[in-house]
Amino acid sequence: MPELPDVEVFRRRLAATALGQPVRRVEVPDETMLRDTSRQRLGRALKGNVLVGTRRHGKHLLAETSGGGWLVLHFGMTGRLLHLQDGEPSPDHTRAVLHLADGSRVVLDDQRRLGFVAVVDDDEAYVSAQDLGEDALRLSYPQLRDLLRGRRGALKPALMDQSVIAGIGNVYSDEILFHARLHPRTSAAGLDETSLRRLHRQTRRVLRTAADRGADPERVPRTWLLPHREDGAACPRGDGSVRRFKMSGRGAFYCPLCQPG
DNA sequence: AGTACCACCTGACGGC
DNA sequence: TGCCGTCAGGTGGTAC
Repeated sequence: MPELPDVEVFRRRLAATALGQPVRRVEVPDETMLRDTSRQRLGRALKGNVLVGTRRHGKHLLAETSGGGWLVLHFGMTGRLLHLQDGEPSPDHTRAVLHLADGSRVVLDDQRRLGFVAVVDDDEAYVSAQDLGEDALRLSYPQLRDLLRGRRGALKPALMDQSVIAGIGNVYSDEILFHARLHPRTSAAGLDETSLRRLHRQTRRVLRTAADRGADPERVPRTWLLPHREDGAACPRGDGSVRRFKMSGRGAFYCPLCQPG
């Protein structure tokens, strides 16, 4: 689930509900969710402080605290960030909870525990250390063009490589390629300018639109691939049918008629 | 450099 | 009902 649009939804939720409020208490029932961070460090960074700002880089969500540190959240494959009112029950796989002064709380739920929580001193240093490429929504056309020209392999794995572009995962790489009418195996370096322009434009449009619709497969346009990710499903845009195949070990979906190659 | 495969972890689902 | 393989939207390591 959590690719750039999902994480952007979480960021907006965190910003809308938690900024400016003192954090009363922090719970992390499962310490293995903490990355390079002790419970004590997490508590020191948050308790009694307020979150003063949020930012997102790719699939990483960061929140600055009034103490000067940064809270980092990553959502793995099954993570989500919820805001619950006092009295609302926490979900089954709650991994971290920030109790806020108004009685509400921010909850990280993550069934498979592939996400993590961390505290770092500096956001820029963190992003650099993670070897993340430019965020997919801040990537200019010349940046995208130059990145892809320097690649040897196929387009889909290039889009998903977080050190090249940060934020695109398996589902949205398929969605972007569908709208850009490019086959997932298209050579990244071999694109002409028309295709590159289309790819850049569709990358921005798909990710922004998805985030604005809550990254909810039920709410994206019916003409998108996302609600039709099933081998043999009718292409939502033409006479073709959706095909599934394995690429870099994961299921890739595309329409052979819309995306020749 | 790119790719294939495995591991991490937990669960859902289908076949027998 | 139980067992087994397969699959799942992320990432990181290893081996070609």
